[in-house]
Amino acid sequence: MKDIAKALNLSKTTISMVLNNRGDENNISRKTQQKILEYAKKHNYVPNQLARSLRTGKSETIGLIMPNISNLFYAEIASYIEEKAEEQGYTVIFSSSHENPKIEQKLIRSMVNRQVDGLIIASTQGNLEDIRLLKNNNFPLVLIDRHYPEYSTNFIVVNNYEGTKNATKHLINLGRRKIAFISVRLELDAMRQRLLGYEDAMNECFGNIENKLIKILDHKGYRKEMRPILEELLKLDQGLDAIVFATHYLTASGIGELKNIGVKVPKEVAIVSFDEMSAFDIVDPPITYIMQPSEEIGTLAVEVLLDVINGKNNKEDQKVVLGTKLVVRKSCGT
Amino acid sequence: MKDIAKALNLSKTTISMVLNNRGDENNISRKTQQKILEYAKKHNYVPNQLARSLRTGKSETIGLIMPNISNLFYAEIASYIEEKAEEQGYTVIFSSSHENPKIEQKLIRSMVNRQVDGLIIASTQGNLEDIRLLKNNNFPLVLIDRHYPEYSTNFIVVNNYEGTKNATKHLINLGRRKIAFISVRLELDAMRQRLLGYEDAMNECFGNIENKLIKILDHKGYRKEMRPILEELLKLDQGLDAIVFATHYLTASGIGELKNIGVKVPKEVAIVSFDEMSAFDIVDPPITYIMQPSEEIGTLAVEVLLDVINGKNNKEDQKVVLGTKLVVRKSCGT
DNA sequence: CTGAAAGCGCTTACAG
DNA sequence: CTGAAAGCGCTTACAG
Repeated sequence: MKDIAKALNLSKTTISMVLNNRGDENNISRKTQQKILEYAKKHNYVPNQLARSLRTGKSETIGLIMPNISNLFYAEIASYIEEKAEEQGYTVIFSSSHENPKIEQKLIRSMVNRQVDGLIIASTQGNLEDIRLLKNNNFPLVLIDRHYPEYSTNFIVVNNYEGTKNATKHLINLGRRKIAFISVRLELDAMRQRLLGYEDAMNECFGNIENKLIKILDHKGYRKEMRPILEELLKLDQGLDAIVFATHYLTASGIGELKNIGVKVPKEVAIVSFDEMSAFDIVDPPITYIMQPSEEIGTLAVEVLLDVINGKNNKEDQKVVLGTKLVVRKSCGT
Repeated sequence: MKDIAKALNLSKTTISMVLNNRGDENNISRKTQQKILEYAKKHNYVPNQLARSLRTGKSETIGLIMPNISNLFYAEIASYIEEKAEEQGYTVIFSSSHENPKIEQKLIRSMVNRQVDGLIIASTQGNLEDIRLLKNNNFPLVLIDRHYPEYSTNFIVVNNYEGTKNATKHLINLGRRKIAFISVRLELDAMRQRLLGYEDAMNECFGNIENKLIKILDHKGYRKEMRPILEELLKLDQGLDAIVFATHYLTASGIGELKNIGVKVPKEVAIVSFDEMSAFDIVDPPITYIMQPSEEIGTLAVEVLLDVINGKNNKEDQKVVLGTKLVVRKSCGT
């Protein structure tokens, strides 16, 4: 910029105005504008966004922290977030916390250092300390997928409770009675809600819950545990006739093992999965699943965040709970 | 920082040195250091990375541009890139080009504005202009997955040719004869290489290639085209007995349609896929596929890029061609 | 052992 | 219509 100013014998002020399309607004003569624009183009002038950000206090960057961007569900959300942000002139920086609160903490701080204008976090839910800090400093923040039920923030989540409740009732309506629920040991509110939805559905229909139908596997060791657990369930007195899996990778592992054991799906055991996997429609039978609206989550997260950044709606926290959709395929029988 | 200086009656210089762990190096008394560190912690001092970057000319940020981050293959690579970069103190900003060279161009420029220290790009291969511009300006750059064969840059790609060649030969060794190749119309060198590998394998074994066994579907319309194409192939005089799919989504679509048509895999038609999908191991039969080393691609890309950024190895372009691995499952028969 | 000063590349109130 | 000057928050050569 200095070079342009020198070369054209104008001040940096003028150059800056013109290059930011404020030429007319500031009554810079058309001729001067023309000259500047031409020169800039010819010399391949590229503005330094860093310097501008330092001056304006806006980086036009948002930070995204997720447990794992290589999980399809999060990858999709990330993709929508990036798309929407880009559309609004924002850039996204991202990192994965790998379900580790310490890493999450480190990432939050590093992104704040980098002066992101706001953060979108699918939290480990083990880092209330930093979330609180951010909020106390009025730092623009939207939680997605997971939120802290005991602490108010902006969030976009899904109605996990309704999701499994509807799915379980769907199975019951199709005549299934011994419905197991297989979940994973993660201290996430979402997981509690999914269990609760299942329990309430069972309770409402049968007046009780059989605890031996509920299995919680280890977050990492679930692959090994899957087969013995299934065999145990299959040995129950009246015979298992359906399973609700609390998340997609459990389903993937589960249907593999059911196949190995030789159980017919859905004839003997019907299956419903929370969450989708890209190939649930090519397995045989195709899997019935509870679909989460990843596009909506991503898009809304950006909208809410930008509203906060731009000073709209920042009195009350925006709490959005989106509905899920049961996508019925053959795996749940008829 | 100014505040700290004022409060402690020290200069910004001293503060800066201490906060960057250069206290000892600069002979700042231990007592002063202690005081500064304590004060900074107590007042929650957060350095402004933007200002530092502006001053040092290093943003410690790398830009990542991919066709589509919600594609599992790219999501995985992105995840490894982020991990490796984070490990080295770098942050990653990313965007998707959606196979559109114009968008790619826009993204490259926007990332350069943001002063990224380097770029990792899985290019649309329709934007040689900007790639050339970057290189002429000695801008640190690594291409991944796709490169411009006619133009030298750093790149990390996979040996697509060997991949399909080996896979095709594997099928031939298992006694298959009428092997079709189904690909997609994308002007990518990778796709040409995959076709070539198939053709050479066929040629070497049978002395000729049957063009009617090669089908190229539309990038967007492949779902619709799949069934008629398959039916056409199945009607061939001597009968189709195997298919090599050039990419994972074609495989997914293909096995769905084969099931609909009622073709038995692998008994009637054996299948091999280039690239993996998370559920290729839970479909029945599990799919044999050509595995790409996504971790290595991601990790190497960051390594090569950082070497260039740090002034090592920047005389010659690093050209890395990684091998693929054929993961044999039941879909290709025995 | 510590500080004053310059400067990274911008933007913006103010002046004329 | 255009410019001089201050300042965003840092780092770094230089001086003492």
